[in-house]
Amino acid sequence: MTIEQSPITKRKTLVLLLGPTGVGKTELSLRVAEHYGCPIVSCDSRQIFRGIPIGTAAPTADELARVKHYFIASRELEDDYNAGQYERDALELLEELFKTHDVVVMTGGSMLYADAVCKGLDDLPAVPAEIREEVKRNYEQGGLVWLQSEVQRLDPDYWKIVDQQNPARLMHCVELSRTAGKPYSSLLSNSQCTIHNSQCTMHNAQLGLRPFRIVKVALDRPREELYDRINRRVEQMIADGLEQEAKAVYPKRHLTSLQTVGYREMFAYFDGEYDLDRAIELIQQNSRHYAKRQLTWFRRDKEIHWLNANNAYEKNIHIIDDLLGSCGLQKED
RNA sequence: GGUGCCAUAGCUCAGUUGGUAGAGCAAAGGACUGAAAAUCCUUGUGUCACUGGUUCGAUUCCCGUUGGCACCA
Repeated sequence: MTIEQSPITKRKTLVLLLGPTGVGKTELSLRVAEHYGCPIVSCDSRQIFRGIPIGTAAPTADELARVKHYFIASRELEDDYNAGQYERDALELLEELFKTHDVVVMTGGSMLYADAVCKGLDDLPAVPAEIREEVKRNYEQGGLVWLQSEVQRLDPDYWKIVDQQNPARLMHCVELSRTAGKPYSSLLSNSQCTIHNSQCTMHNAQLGLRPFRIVKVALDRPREELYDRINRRVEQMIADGLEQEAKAVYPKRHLTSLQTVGYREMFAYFDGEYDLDRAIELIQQNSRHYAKRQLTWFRRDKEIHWLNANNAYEKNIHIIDDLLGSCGLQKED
């Protein structure tokens, strides 16, 4: 990556603001960005798509007018987008932004995207559509049993460490092993050491993986409160026209970009699988499940400084200020 | 008012021919290297409504009470 050779110094700082869906990241990120006079880089795998702002709780026009945002509605639903692409796009953008800013705020809840920016993913070849479809067809015919035996055959090392019940993982391994002509695990720099394992994290920090500092903060609030906010936000989405928005993209419902909470449930409702009330209930429930998964991921990341979402904005901004200050002092010597 | 049915996990229910109980959903915890708002794994103790009786032993049988439902007046 060209950014490695760039003249950006370690004094450039990325403030990464994480947190579960519905916790209140958007408003805090705006305040923090206004405080530092910097833009916001979104780290959200769904808000990046055009056409689905309501269901993805993307920043509103007013919010977008307050602070310059990147990666909001910047891709088409049809675009094949993923964490690897995001890593490249984000690093390129940050290199540019750091030319004119000492601090940049990145915010969002897409855990893998955030880790891709902080620690990097291994370079993997793009899987040709033919291989993807062939593997999919084989899986549909042979089921999980076929997938399992195929992984054992193609990549016995990976088989030892994968989640053997997880078709998505197994399929990915088969696709990449076939594409590369060698075991998937051989493409990984450290297959024993998962991407955000705490030891690796330390290692990466010492190596100075990125040419800028990263200060990670995450917002949290009592679970009951979080769930209540999520439930109410879904009601608000409906009031704001989620149904019409979902109807508009319904013809594209098979796209990966629309495998998203809020849309899948609406599509099933359109198909007559259940009524609107049930769809709303399921959207709320699946959003809660998503928030829980995000928290599980963030909890394991020991670099994260946790902020209470009930604090006054000034207080949280002050805490972030202190974090930048103390990190800066350490880096000075 | 009378008769019948029901009362078991947060919810919907199953079950124990009397030896203190189990499913689905909800919920909780976890995993995660290009679909990640995806995908997957693990976890079920609850005064078996309350009171009394029969019994070695009752959530299970019997009396009564309370609450709910249905039908008859």
